[in-house]
Amino acid sequence: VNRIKDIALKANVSVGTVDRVIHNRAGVSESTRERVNKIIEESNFVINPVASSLASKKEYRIAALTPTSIKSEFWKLPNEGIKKCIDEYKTHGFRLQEFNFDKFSSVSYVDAFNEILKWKPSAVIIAPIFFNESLKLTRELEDKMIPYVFINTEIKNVNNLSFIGQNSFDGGNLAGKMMSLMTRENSEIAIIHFHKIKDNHKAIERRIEGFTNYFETYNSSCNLSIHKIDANNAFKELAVQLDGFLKKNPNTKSIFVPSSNAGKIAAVFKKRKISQLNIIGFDTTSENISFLKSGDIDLLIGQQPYKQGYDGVKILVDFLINKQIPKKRYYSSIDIIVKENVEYIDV
Amino acid sequence: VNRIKDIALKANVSVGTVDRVIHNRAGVSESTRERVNKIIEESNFVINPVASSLASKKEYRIAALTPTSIKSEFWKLPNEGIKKCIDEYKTHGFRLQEFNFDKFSSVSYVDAFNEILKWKPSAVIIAPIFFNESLKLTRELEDKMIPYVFINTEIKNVNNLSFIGQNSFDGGNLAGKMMSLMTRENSEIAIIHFHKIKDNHKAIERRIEGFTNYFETYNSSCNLSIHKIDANNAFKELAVQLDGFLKKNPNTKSIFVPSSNAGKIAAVFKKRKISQLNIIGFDTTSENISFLKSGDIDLLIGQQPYKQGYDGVKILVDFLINKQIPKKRYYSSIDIIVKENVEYIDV
DNA sequence: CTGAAAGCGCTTACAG
DNA sequence: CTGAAAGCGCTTACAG
Repeated sequence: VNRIKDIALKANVSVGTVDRVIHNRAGVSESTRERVNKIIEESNFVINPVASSLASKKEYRIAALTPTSIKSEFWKLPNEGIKKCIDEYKTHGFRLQEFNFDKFSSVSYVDAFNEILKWKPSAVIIAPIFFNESLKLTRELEDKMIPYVFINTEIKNVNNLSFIGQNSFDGGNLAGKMMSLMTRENSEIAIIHFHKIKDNHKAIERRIEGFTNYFETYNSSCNLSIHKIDANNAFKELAVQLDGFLKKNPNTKSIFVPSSNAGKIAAVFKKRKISQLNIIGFDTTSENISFLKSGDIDLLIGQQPYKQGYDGVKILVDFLINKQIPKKRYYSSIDIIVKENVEYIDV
Repeated sequence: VNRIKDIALKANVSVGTVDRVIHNRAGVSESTRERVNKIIEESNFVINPVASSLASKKEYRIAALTPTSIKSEFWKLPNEGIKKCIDEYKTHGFRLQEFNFDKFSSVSYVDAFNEILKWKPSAVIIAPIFFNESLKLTRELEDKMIPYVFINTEIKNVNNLSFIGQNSFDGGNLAGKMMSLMTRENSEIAIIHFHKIKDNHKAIERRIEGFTNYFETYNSSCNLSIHKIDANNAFKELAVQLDGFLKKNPNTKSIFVPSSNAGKIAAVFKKRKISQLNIIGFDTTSENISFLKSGDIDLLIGQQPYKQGYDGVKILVDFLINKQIPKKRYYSSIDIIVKENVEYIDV
């Protein structure tokens, strides 16, 4: 047996005092604090978190700042992961408030952030899609001593507690490897980049760098070219652009889409009955998955977005309850997803 | 507020009675049982598991029957996953006893199983490597009403609570796809099968079927052949066999190893300075990983063995604590692992 | 600075 | 068949 009571007995103090020492609360003389701490260590005492949560009326208010899944289906899974983890720890006093923004509008991001500050959270989990805005707003969290973690997108040189997401360069590099396996020598490979969509710009640039790097490193005979598509992802607009692209680049054999929009492109090609192109894209949106299954997309790189949300909250839980200091960065896995294993992937 | 107390108040009974109803204990008249149940439903009451575990002195004794990691490194990860999950639920009364056996000895399996029966577990998690022995022994668990789950290896038509593991056929099929991407047309592809190692025989057969199926389905021009190697995996014995194999099959371009022994084979070829062969194998043993990194193995199919152990125990936890009925089968993901993403894989 | 007591939401004998 | 009371290992006012 090793309860607070046992420690108290050994130290000749009351359980209240032991509790104060354990939680570093004020009002204990230095001498007894030391004595109690020594006994705690010697006895290898660890607090019973179950009893602790039950007795404590503490509430942990977690705010989540993520894009709404309505405008961007990708975000459904991280949001679900966040909710699931909070749900598992609700008996420990965890409450979630979601603050969703439109990932195409930095204004909505700033608005949501300000709502969070008003709500006075204990900690926040953020998808910091907008770089400059985030720099300013995270500083306010720091002033108020509110810990925050980033998921999916990393901003460096700020005091986030942790980051969970993919290494974009290595994601692109892996896509490059898979592309080189799928494409013959001396092929034309096009990288199609929607440059009107500004969110997550850095990650996409890094994916392109990684992709290009693979072909350079292995001295490939393939010819890579970047094509900036001046369209959002509406079918009609996109079709016009892609028709133009194909006319100018009739020898294209393979297409790399460094964003989650591969499905949009596949839809156009399918309509045009063009099926001999190899397409590699990112992320398991339902559209991407369905084109992967039909064979119109050949391969997707996955990043387990559900897990990013779940793990982001879990890091906060462990930090708030057990004072566990997380690593500064946890990399998500870089999954290779093809028709043959898509039924089994982790989300 | 929605506590047992509140239900008791509404039903005009004591909390003790509500407790009896919740847990389906005897000693409640049918009429009050019905009344209380109705109020529980109407109030959407769910028990507080934290308070429940604290008050209850119940112990859940979990026995794990898995191969010792000493003789088979693969099993280190499942065993760690099992331990981790138990550790997370120790404050809920979970205790683990490991019963390890030598995966090359069915006798040690039966012995360990008998030890388990003596230990009187609440539930058991089993890697049922030996088919016939398992049939008989699981029946004894059923007689004693002890629930059990299988991990990694499935035995069908018995009353296991659940199974967590990979679909072997689809694992082999995926390996076939990746092989066909890596190998030129009209190549000789060898399937190397250690037929002296009898454990997990069925899974390996199914992987070979899946692999072969891929090439048949796509009408490949490659020529597949199965080579039964009459050796255990000791380097010297294996080298003799492989030398003979290469002499007889000098045009072999690619090798598929449907077991976790790809590294053993790669070691021989490396020694012989043969480096132009494509090798695809299974599982992320440290040997396999190191040859993957050095380029002597080209690709591995992973099955997240740590997660198999962890999830297997988690299923028992949810079943014993929350009476949650699991699915009969949970398929592990089928991961494609290459040099470029090996740093990021889930274990 | 320290202790005694009540309470968190359950479960478990025990009494009737 | 049912209830009252003690207790699980903590935390939280409150009193001194």
